[in-house]
Amino acid sequence: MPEGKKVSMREVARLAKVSVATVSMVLNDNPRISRATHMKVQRLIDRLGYRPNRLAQSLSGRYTQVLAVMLPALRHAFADAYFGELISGICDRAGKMGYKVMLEQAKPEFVKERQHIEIFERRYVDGILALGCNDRHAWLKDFAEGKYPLIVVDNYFSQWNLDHVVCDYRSGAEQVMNYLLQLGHRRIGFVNAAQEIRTSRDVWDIYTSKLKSAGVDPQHGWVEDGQFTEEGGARAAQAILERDPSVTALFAGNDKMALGALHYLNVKNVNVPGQVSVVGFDDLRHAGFVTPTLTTVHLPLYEVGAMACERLIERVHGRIERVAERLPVHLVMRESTAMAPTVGA
Amino acid sequence: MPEGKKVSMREVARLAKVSVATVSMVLNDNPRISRATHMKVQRLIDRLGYRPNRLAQSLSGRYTQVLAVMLPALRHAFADAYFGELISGICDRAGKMGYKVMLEQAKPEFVKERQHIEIFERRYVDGILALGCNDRHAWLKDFAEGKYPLIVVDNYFSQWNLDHVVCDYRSGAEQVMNYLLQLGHRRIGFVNAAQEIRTSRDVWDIYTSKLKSAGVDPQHGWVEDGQFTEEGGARAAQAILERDPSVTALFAGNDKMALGALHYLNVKNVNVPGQVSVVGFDDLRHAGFVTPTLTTVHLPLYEVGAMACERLIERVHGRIERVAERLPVHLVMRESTAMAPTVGA
DNA sequence: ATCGATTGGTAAACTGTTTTAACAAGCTGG
DNA sequence: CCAGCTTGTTAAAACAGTTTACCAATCGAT
Repeated sequence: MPEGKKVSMREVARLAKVSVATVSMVLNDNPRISRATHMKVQRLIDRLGYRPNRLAQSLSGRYTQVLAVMLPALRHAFADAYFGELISGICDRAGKMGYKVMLEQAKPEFVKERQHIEIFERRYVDGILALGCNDRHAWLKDFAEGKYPLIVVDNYFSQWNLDHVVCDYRSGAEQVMNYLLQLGHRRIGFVNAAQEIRTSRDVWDIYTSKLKSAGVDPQHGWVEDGQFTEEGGARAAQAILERDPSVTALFAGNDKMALGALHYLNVKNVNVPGQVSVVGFDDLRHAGFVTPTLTTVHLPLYEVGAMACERLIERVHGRIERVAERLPVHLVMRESTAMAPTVGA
Repeated sequence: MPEGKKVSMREVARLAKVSVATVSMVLNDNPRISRATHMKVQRLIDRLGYRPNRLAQSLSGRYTQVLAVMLPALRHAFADAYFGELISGICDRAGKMGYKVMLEQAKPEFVKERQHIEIFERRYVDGILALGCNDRHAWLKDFAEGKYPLIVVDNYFSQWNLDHVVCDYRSGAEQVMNYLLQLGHRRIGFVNAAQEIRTSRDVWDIYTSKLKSAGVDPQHGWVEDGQFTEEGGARAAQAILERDPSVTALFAGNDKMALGALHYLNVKNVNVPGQVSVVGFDDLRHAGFVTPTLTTVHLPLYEVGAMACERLIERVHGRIERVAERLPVHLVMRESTAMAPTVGA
């Protein structure tokens, strides 16, 4: 069936005794083609196993049918379940909508060479999904004018006018704080994440305001940066508890830091949740497979990725309205949290 | 500096008062162009901010400068640190060599529609890196003839003649078994992974033969499938220990299953490594952040990905010899292993 | 002075599509 | 009976480069 040499549209046209324009129109289901001709050509296409060259298609057409996923320049960025969930959602949705997905990393030289613009100018892609971005990523402002479509995934910016699809971090933080306060915790530590990320600042914000509205004066010493990593989370837990051993709960900005904290407490023989409760943020797959299992906020990352992808494709095809979606999150109560130990017990 | 409208090669040629052929040759550093002309044209290119359209370049040239990474059709396939490490290595190396990376998933419909061939015929990519493949992936045999370049990453096949870059799983398994035997373990359980993966069979093979050469008769009940997941690992550990409570060590085919097993043992208050030692395989990032930290085999997955990528590009550019690389691995001793408890103690 | 080689450059063909304007044939209405 | 409208098809232009064959000018050697 499939011919030895690759067959082109000209070849199909020649054998079908029609023009290439006709073959092209058959391929694109143009209604100007008669039923009979359509059938004849289609049959030949199937028999020859003809597949249109998409380089030529994109060259003459308006779209490349390719999207870029831009990841931060962290070493081993892909080996991260957080990004993995987002990318899963993106790829699945893109595939369903006939799009291909290309991977890029926003390394310093990438941005310096203005490759984030170049991939549009050279027609590699139709749009960008920006993952893991923060306030220091100044290259994002090149997309504020809207010349090239870009959607910020799971973060947002007030300084630049950018499309975004994001989880409702504020609501998640509220749920955590309400829950901890309800369990009687008052001296709550906070393992902070990068301050240049807007959603992280939102969470800190809620942490502080919720404490205050519960009549607690948030101590400086209760907060420590954990750099988003297990190591950082462990160190932060140590720092907080050494500064104030009376802290009864730790709220971490993401699961990895929470797991690091958990590990540190286990090593130090601090009972979780008996002496200290721990809460994470993300609900990574293995948060349910540590001891004790981790109470955390479930983020619909797969859905965030999928929706961002869909909105981006809409933008590519002419959507005018800004994209600004916020997806609901919910607290998952597991074993790492319990009533605060009674004072003096 | 950058013009409002996009500038083409013709435009550059017109302004430089040379032919497009000359501009093309300047761009490709063709030595037929004189120093003076080269300078003149290059300066204009820089001033205009001209960037060649790579669709046109690929259309007339031989290469697309794009590689596909083919992932298995697991739900949330990307949210896996194992694949993440491989992809990190691939992307970094591809970027350095001027290649872009495209993501694909080998879902049933993808293969049924022969899209794995179509991405070549339609000129989406120059080559494929196949991750997470197994004996049931019959589509791989379409690449045995070598018409389109494909490299199997971290697995290999004897039934099909395919290029591959793989970790030395046999050596890793030997190191584990030697170590466990040396610690005095004899009743060693094995949390198996998919039997359709050649490297997994290799590990099982070594497990059995090493036991035998130590004079131990491998019991049927000591082996249980863990499906590569935490849940599966936990269930497998339970099954093995319920069948034979005298087992003193568990060897898992990957870290996720080992962590599942560890979790199960923690929950059951079985002391690790006091009563049961646990060994994994992969050395994922967070294997060092569980309690106790996991003894495991470190696989150079980042390097495997990078090397596979490099070899694939060589193949694309005409390399004739088969690719069959095997990278060394080593045991990382942490806290989850110890001397076997003395009998009757 | 003339032949042959070398150097630097160009016109034109080629890659494989989409799209537009034009056009022939058939049909309808006045 | 013919102007005007559909309907179906096509030639040709456009997309934006690379590559090849050829050509003019210069140079060295006889």
